[in-house]
Amino acid sequence: MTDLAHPDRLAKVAAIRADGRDPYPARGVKGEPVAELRAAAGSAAEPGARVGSTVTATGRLLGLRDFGKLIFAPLADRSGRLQVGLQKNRLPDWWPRRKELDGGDLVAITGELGHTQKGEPTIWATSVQLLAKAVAPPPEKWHGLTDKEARYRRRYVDLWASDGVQGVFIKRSAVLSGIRRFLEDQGYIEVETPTLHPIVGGATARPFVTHHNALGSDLYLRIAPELYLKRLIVGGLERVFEVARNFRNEGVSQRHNPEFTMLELYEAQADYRRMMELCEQLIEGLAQTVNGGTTVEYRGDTYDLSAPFKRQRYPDLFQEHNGCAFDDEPAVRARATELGIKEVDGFWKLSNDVFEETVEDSLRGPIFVTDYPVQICPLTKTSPEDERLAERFELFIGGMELANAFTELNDPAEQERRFAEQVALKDPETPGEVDYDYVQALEYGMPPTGGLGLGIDRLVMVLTGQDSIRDVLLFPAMRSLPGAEQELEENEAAPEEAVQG
RNA sequence: GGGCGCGUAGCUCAGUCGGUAGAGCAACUGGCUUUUAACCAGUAGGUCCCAGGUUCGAUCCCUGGCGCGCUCACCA
Repeated sequence: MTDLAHPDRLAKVAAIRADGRDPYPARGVKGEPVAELRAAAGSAAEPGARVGSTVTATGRLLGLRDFGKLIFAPLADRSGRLQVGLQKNRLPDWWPRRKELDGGDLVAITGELGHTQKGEPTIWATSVQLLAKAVAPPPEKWHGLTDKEARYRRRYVDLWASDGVQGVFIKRSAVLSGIRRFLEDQGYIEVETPTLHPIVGGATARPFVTHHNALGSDLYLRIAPELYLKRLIVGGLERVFEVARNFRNEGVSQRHNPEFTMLELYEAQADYRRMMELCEQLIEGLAQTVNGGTTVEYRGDTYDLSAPFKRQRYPDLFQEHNGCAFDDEPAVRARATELGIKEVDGFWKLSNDVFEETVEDSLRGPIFVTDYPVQICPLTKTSPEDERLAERFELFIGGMELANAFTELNDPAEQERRFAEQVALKDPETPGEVDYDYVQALEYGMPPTGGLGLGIDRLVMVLTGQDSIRDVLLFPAMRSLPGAEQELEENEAAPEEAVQG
């Protein structure tokens, strides 16, 4: 047991066992959601149809208010809360054991649906059944858990002790099912591609490295599913999507977690314009489904997520905010010096750094920034109208990048050349070798294709009004505590004993 | 990784200008059959994050470490 287990509560567990009863029975009890029971109770002035009938509910007792021969307690389940009233004269057999019950315990309550004198809907219990004893005490009833570290580390408490937390994750689930419904209606199929990659690719990011013992080779946790999904387009699946967990070995922040979820989709015979329409329709539809409207509050500002979103070209935005063209090298270099931006990976990266510094924060959105410099788009088709530009767009809301999409580069020779350029940079965030298998896939012919990547965590942040990505992740990345680290080392010391799949 | 801040009872927080600590809630005992942060009386509960240093004495001051938050950098 950990030191959170309370001696008094442990003593109650022992007493229940000594009495021949089970504090952790194997079988649950079927109850009705308390929100439905609350609705069925109506109000004291206008009692619902089921007032006076016998009902059963299960859930967690959040606190006990003991009046001697009457105890009130809120019972919480996933649907909400409903008060239960425990009275001596309705529970003559159970009453002597009432001290066995503590706040936080999981119970099944059967009783008569009714109201109190103050009109609170209440189950007047005729049966109390312990389903699982809580030996760790619940958090303080009024403040709850406010310490963010405790909330993230003990999400299993936060979820029922903090208002609104369950709601965020229920909405997140609605976002995912909404995405699946929307795309399946459009003829897409959901696929799963490898998470362990022999070659890093599909994005610019530092990977996590791991090792496969039997194969005797290092593998990388995927930073993006992109190259595998486009292989499927070569394979003729035509419309595919994956809800992909990606891993990037970079810093954590309010907007970054080392593992995050991205929707990636690819559609044959489509281009980036079609992807823009798909993207805005998807987001508008999700806002309607999840929030019942397209207006959202995020970081103190109001955003209208109804389609169509605003569109502005990258070259125009660059010119507007910097007074020079993005490819006017002397002027851009002068501007970079003025802003204190240093060159790391050549002029085009520098130019884009200037763009990000001067433009991105002002993009409240929702806005599509379109037509990026081709040099910073290694997987994107060059614009037929302007060879300096690539058919790519990014979606911004509240200064935050939510989506990235383009008309996919399908010329194998050009793809090989651009891969080689990336490898030549020898940057820890660019691929270390050319993915020839992917080039070969393109050699078989990939149809004209549009692709879209949408950050699910960030989208959920916008749709639920959460400022930090940690608040839309059930278990955000945290440093391991000293004790946990020790356990990890002990486990690693005996790998042969690891459980086999 | 850098900067700033925080770490005291199960939870939310006071406090000690350096003399080993308090409140409310939770728990326990007693009272109370209509509360909803119930109330009243009492009891118990702490390596004051860790390790060094200064000091007669450190929870407090200093140094280092650990953890978290915010922020900057990198990225989505």
